[in-house]
Amino acid sequence: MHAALVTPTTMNPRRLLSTRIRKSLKTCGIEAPPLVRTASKPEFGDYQADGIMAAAKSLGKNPRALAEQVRKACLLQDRQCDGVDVIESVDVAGPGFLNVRLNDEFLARHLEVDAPLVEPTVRPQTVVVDYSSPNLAKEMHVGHLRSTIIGDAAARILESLGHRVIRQNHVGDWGTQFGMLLAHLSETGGDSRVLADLEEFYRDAKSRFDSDPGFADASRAMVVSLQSGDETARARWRQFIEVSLDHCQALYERLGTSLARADVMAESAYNDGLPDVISALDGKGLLTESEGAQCVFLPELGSELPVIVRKSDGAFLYATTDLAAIRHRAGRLAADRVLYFTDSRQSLHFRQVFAVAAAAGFKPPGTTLEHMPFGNMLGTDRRPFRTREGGVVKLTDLLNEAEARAFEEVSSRSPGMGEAERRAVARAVGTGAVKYADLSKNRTSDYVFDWNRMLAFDGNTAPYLQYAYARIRSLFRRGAVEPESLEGVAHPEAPAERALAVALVRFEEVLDQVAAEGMPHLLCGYLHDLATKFTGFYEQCPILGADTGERENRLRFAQRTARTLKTGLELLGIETVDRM
RNA sequence: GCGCCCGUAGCUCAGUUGGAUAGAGCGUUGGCCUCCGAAGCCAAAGGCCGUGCGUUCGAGUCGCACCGGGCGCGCCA
Repeated sequence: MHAALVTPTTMNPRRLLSTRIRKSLKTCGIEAPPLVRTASKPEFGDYQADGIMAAAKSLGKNPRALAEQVRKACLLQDRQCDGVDVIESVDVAGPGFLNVRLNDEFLARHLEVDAPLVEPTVRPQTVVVDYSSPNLAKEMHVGHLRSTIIGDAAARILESLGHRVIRQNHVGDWGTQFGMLLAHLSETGGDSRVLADLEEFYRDAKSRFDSDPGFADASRAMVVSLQSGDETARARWRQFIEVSLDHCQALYERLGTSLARADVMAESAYNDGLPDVISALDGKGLLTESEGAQCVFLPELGSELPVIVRKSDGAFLYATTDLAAIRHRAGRLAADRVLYFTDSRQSLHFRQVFAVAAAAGFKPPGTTLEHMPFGNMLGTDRRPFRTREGGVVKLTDLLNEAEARAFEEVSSRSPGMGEAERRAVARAVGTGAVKYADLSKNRTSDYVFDWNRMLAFDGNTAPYLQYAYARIRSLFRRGAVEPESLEGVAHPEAPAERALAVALVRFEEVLDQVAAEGMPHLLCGYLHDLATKFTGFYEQCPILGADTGERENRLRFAQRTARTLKTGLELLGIETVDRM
């Protein structure tokens, strides 16, 4: 690992120990994963390796004896990294655990106040992240929150690790429902002002479509005009899309997501490539006609389950568009990974599309297509989430409410603060709370939407992290210390300092895991743990009143923590404030 | 009918890929502001990890069956 020698600033302790113990196992003639993880209890040390027992089992050896052997090999190895010992001690425990305690000098070495928190990877990849992707026919509601902010966090984290990220907002701007909307827009005179409330506009169009056969016919005719490139239909369509995209963009900015208009790659953008997808599939001999439709049947998908790529009336479908998108992403965009953040209902769809893409050679074997599904939002009754009226909660309304509550809160807590600042704080705290409530949950499971929980400011929430950060800023203000004036390393002395140090050096390790699995809730859990460790340190170790040397050292811990919290929250798309 | 996901404290959720005595937050009960910010801290109570078999040194995690919930399965996206 030469990179580690050149830049001793950041690191992934788990990976480092994993490499070492794997090597030790090899010395004992064993090829097995060491399964290193953080210690399940602080008494055990900082990290533990659980892989020895499994290895012993498959070899018919005594696990404790083998663990002892590996321990010795581990201690015989060159134990240094960047000129200091990595490991303080390795112990065999229980049926064959290996407990590792990191060396304090090593910890300090990686806790330089002003050093970068993350080191760019030596193997950067091109990663396409497909997220948000709302349907432009409707206004964005709470259901769009998950894809948008989980995908955004994943994109930022991948970037922070040095990967090349290409955001793709695969908005739905094509399909039969647009005929209905455009027909309605024509009849109301084509004045954009009627689009001020997209939700209402959609409802009106829908009810007319359902009740008025003449209007329904006009809608279908509109689809035909649109798809055949009729100029006036196109102009209306563009007008509608424009208004809808502006609405989305305004919300993205309010949410603090990094999506830009340039990241929009709408479904319609793939229209011209669709016939070619069909002929390519045909060329590979993958097409089968079934009940008038063009289908692909693959054994790995269950031979009787078709992937329909062209309807019997000649029109293309969702699957066709996604296949065209894969060609574009794997080809022109040269993606190594393509990540799809969509809800789990589309799992089968993606399994099918990915399988067809692989069979058709639409992507090189090295390119991975990964669906990162998330569960649905349920109401407190465990049924799919709806308002009392049976509708959806608009994202705008949720954020308005969050900011209003946060404004009230900050006004009562900090009455002396000017109104402009209170507004800014309310914005950071309110939207932060909403985003964190969503981000902190494992994305794969369904989750319950609850106003009060989503707008909570106590406990494991964004405001808790923001508060910890603001307290550190306050510390520096009160002590009249410029954070930039600090230099050197934070050296753990007191137990609370050491616990904080071990948490601090894990930052990159957590980011690596989030990047691999697309699970930002791991970062939330980490930041909460870090803030808790900091609070413990803050309670137990007086900072400003300490003697010069100790004071400097503790300020370094505080500063390093502030930077980690701020960076971590930024990666989640959550703002920090200097006071609140 | 077939398939996918899920059932963990009163509530909302973690649980690092099979490891040690299952953890947080909210809520409840009790304590802490002459002390660097109480959006905080400390402590207590709270569990047959849906149920039952099985796999093995070891199961919340893996397999099978059942119960309960969500979702998906040929021309919507």
